[in-house]
Amino acid sequence: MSTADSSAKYPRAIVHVDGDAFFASCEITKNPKLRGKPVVVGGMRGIAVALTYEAKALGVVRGMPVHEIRKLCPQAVILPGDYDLYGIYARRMYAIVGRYTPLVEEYSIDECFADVSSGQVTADSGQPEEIARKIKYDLETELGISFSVGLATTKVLAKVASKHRKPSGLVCIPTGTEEEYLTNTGVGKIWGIGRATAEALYREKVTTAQEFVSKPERWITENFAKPHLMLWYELRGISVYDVHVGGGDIQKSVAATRTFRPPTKERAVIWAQLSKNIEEVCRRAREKGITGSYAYCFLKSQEFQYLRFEVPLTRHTNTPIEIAELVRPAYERAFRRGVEYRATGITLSNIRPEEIEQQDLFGTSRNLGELFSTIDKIDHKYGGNTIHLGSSMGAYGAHHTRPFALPFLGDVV
DNA sequence: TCTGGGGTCCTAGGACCC
DNA sequence: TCTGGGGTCCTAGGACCC
Repeated sequence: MSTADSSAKYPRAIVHVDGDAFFASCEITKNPKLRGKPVVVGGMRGIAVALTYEAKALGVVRGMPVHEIRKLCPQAVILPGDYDLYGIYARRMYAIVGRYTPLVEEYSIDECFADVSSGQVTADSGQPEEIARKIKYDLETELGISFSVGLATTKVLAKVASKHRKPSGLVCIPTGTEEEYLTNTGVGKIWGIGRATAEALYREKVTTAQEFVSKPERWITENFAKPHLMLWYELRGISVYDVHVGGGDIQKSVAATRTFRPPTKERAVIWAQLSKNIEEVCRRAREKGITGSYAYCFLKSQEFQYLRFEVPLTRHTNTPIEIAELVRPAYERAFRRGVEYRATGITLSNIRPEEIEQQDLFGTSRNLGELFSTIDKIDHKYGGNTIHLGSSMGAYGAHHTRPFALPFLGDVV
């Protein structure tokens, strides 16, 4: 087929790659004896975050509590997550796709987009459908994990394609053949349409992606917002979303939120939880080598109402003692008595890379920076979270709390 | 769904200004 | 000012994703 043919079929050629049951698949490559078994990767608070098709067949679903899974199928292999391992596989996935085109968007740990339009691909890669097939083959043979691959003229259609035949599907949607795929796609399954918009569409008797794109443009603009119009274009084969190369390298915020048990009205207990989140968010910021100068905090009530407050930080920082000191008064002002809370969280934003040179050479900030880098080393050596702010004490179990004093930190647990 | 955690982006409407 | 109109900026919070 000539290049002219292929650009008629694919004015833009966008591939979407999606790892099947990715975390569980990674676990199986680490331990091949698990192949063919119902494998479940557990996450926070003991719920399933990934599962093999064997586990799905037994009725296990994402989000199911581990104790329920054990009851439902005692033969299930339940593993804790190994996120370092998944990250390694993700990087290999990106690298394999990157052989065919430099335009690879590292969308998430188990997904990526690639622009394989002619003129973008490396010289000997072939036509789009051939490239999509090769990418899938390389991924599966080199990583030992199955992937679902979609090829279409836009990102949203490529997503439709990769979802269409899971697991291990290869679906190509050349221009002009969209209709049958859209007819088989529920409007709520479209990437970018969530529960709220899906319900609004159902009220208008729009239930499939095909019905959505059949509506006139005016109907979309009058009843919905800009992102939905973008989806309408994309689903009609008009590309408006670019493949963002290396877009993930400038992170805009870093967060730590935690639900705790039991829920409580106690001011001090809730502060201890928030304080623990402050420590956690700072630990992660230091790990990434970034600082922030603005903190968004929230308390979540039992009724899922959010009490929010924000705190400008006097400078860019990633040290918990500094942030806790500024957040504390704001917390005291925002706190409402008599409300039962179940979670707290903090998001650090206005992100900037950590300065190698501390700005304040004579004040405490330099010492704090050094102190926390030392703490990070201790945590690394002893398996993390060995040293805490005294204010977080209540948020950790009572068993390992023997406070001692450190300069600048006050009581440390 | 008796409801986790980490992110990003968009927008309605208030604040503010002339 | 018991008042009009119009524009821009900002932010709280909604919606969505994995």
